[in-house]
Amino acid sequence: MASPVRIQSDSAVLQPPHSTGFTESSLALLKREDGLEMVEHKPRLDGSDRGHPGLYLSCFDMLFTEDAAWLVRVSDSSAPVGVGPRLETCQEPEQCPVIDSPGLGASPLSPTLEEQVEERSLEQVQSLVVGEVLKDIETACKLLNITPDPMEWNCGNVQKWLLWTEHLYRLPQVGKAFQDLDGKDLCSMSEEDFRQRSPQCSETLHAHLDIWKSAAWMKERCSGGETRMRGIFKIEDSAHVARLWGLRKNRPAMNYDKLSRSIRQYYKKGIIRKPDVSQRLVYQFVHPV
DNA sequence: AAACAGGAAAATG
DNA sequence: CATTTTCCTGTTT
Repeated sequence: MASPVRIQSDSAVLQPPHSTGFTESSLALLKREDGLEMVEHKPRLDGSDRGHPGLYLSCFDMLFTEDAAWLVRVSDSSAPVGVGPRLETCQEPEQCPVIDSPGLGASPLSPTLEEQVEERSLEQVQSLVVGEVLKDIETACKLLNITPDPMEWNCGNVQKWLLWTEHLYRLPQVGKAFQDLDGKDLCSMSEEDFRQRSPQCSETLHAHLDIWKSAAWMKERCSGGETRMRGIFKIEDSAHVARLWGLRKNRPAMNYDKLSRSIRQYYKKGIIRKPDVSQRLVYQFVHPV
């Protein structure tokens, strides 16, 4: 039997948008890789679908669980060789446009082209950079045995961090100037305060502390809220998906043309969009800000 | 030839 | 009433 939908993300957890029939579950449920189970879910309801054969048991099950709490997990190993992660990960940062923070000085090249490329790549670059930064911080923390949040540091931790940063960026050693400060003190210091203690590398140190502070802030925000997800998915068999969709909505005349029109209706509402690199039959759930 | 994009209007709950 | 389906015209892949 064919596989109607292929999920391209590694995992997804999402609340169904209220009163929206077309939830991620509605699609996710439809896909299963040939030999391997790709989608599993934990239904909280009574299954009245015992008669169906294995493959679409879960599908039909999910078809009637719209309002129930649900969870979709897709195992990593089942990611298709073809498309998959390439859609979400930019492996060639060299190719991305340079995005300088405050110090601009950008050259006035062809604006339209540059804007286009920039817009398309901004998101990827952003997540790439954030990911790298978080990774670096994590390794540093492991190595130094300190917490990622500077606010929690004691004086010893502060010294460790200073030493590490100095080493990493070949700065002169200024640890003594910050000897009796703990993390809280350090975080409350302005750049001017830094300069007073250490004229040489105050800028760099303060900037790096800022990065750590933002990372900790971000981490708290993200983990406190709902988990991030993308749910990029590809409809493998449009006719089949449409048939199932019609089945679920009691609309025997449903076809992909009409189903896709419904999907397009969600563009406006910011629920679904086409991925950055548009591909036929590939859609993407908009990750909540 | 199929997928895509939306406008418009009917149907649906 | 908002949402979804139906039907449509035209464009893109």
